Amino acid sequence: MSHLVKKTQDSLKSIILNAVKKAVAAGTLPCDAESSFNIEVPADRLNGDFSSNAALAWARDFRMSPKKIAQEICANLDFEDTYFDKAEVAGPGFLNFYLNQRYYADILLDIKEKGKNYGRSDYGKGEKINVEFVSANPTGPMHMGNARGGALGDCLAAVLDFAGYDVTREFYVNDAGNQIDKFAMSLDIRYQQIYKGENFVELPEDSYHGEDIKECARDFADSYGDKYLDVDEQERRKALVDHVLPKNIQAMKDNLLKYRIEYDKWFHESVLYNNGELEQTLEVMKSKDLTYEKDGALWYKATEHGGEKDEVLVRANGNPTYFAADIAYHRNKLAVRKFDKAINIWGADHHGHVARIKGALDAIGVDGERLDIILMQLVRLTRDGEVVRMSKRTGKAITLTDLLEDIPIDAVRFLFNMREPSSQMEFDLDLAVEQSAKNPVYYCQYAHARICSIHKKLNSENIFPRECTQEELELLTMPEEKELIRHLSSLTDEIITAAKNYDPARITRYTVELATLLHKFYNSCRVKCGDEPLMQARLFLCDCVRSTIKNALDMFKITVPESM
RNA sequence: GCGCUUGUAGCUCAGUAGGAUAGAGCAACUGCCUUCUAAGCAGUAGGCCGUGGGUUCGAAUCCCUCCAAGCGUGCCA
Repeated sequence: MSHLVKKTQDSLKSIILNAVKKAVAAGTLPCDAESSFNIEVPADRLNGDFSSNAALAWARDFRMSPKKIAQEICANLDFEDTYFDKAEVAGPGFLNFYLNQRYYADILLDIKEKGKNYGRSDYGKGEKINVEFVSANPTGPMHMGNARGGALGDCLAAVLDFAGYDVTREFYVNDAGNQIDKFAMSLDIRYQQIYKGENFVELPEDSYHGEDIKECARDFADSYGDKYLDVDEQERRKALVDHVLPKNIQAMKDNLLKYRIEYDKWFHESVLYNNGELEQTLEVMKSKDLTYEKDGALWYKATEHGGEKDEVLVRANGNPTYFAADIAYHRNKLAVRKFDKAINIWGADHHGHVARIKGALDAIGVDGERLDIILMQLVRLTRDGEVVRMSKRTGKAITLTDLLEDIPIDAVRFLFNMREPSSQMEFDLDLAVEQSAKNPVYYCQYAHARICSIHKKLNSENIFPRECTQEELELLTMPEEKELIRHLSSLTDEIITAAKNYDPARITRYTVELATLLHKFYNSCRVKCGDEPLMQARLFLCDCVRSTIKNALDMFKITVPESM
């Protein structure tokens, strides 16, 4: 799936090199160029549609001033049968190139032909990527922090998919290990308190104190009454967990679905305990002499593999640590299920874990480079100018459900993808709700609705869009029209760059810019203008803008209303 | 203490694998609807790119110093 922009840029390189050859033959340049040079899109349109730093890059090779070199190249350019019609030397020696109208017409025809596939490419063809995100602890409800990770992960996966990768969206369910034991204990105590009073047993410091635990215990009691009070503690706790955990997991699925996130795979940590992979992983580590025993626990010699200190793998009480399970889990992703790449989205508070897990993977012979961790700064919520602490302890966490009830999902998904993950964002709840009508997402949706409105209006006057010829599309010569087309043309590259950099925020910014250009066009060029071919060409352009906005927002599962 | 991340307009952020005069949005101010949606457009104002040095034709961008903020440094996850 070649795309026009790339092809045009590549052709420009050979056009320049040919000019150099001609100049060398004519004796006006000393020798062929060696240093590499770039074709770029200048920030300022006054500097052309494409520019090249070739002359600057070759100043040393040629022992000539960049400006002189640029003039020589310029004089020898041959634009016969290309999309260019002129070039200029500017500034210290930049070569600026200007596209002809045929290029703009062909861009539009290309967009129209690709339709809803416009923006897709095969850049990542053949590569299997696993994107794991949210992976909230099933011991309680999801909170605001998970909202950012959810929007980020889902949209990153979408971007990778559009760029041609084979993407799997995955949720890691921590349904085993220590925290489940604590969860069971907390539930058990709350359950007993229902019948024996709050003072009967006290909740230890390191248990879950949230209100949600009480509700879960109450729910269990509603189903089974007090019949578990007298059974063996282990059996009672197992019954509690078996009852509550699936419900919690289902609640997370429901919530995420409301948030328009659908996973391909819910991977349960317990699987690693049951299928022997955790055990195997520990055996591999032992056999590679990566472990030792101390104080009754099994330790990993992390310090010998770039770590700051050694880490416990199996506690003295026999329970494996989260770290041990995590090694087994990533070994599963990369070595068992054979993903070429695994991307994890983690809260920045887990950053200390990054080097450890990669180092451990390297140590067991799985290339840690294949694991990419995106650290996302946690969202700091403020309300009435004060920071809202999200503590699970106090049970005051703002849940994902609360958030989705307050702020439209389109807005949340868009907003969380406006900034790079590494930015520490402050999120004023009141402002987010209050300003929702001014949210950039509405600005983009409005552009789409406006175009639909033009169509409706013209339809009511019995004017309908028709196919346009290349010649007709070449009538779009206003600066606002050309800007718009140029921006339309960059979607595919934008998606590829977003995929390369793991930065879906590029797409929201792209869409805002597209909306801006549409609004500018709308204010300076009337579609219904009395000139039939021009009107049809503008309708064609509008249609391309509409489908491009739709493709971009569809990709992020954000709705595109036809009227607002 | 050590480690990771971040410092760009009053606020929230861009700045594309050094490039041409550092850009948007919000907030403020001034204009534009008898003509396809004013949820829009045009304009004004606002900056020692945290500090100090270095690298080169050229640095917000790369290297080092320092300052500030957030987080981490559990037999928690």
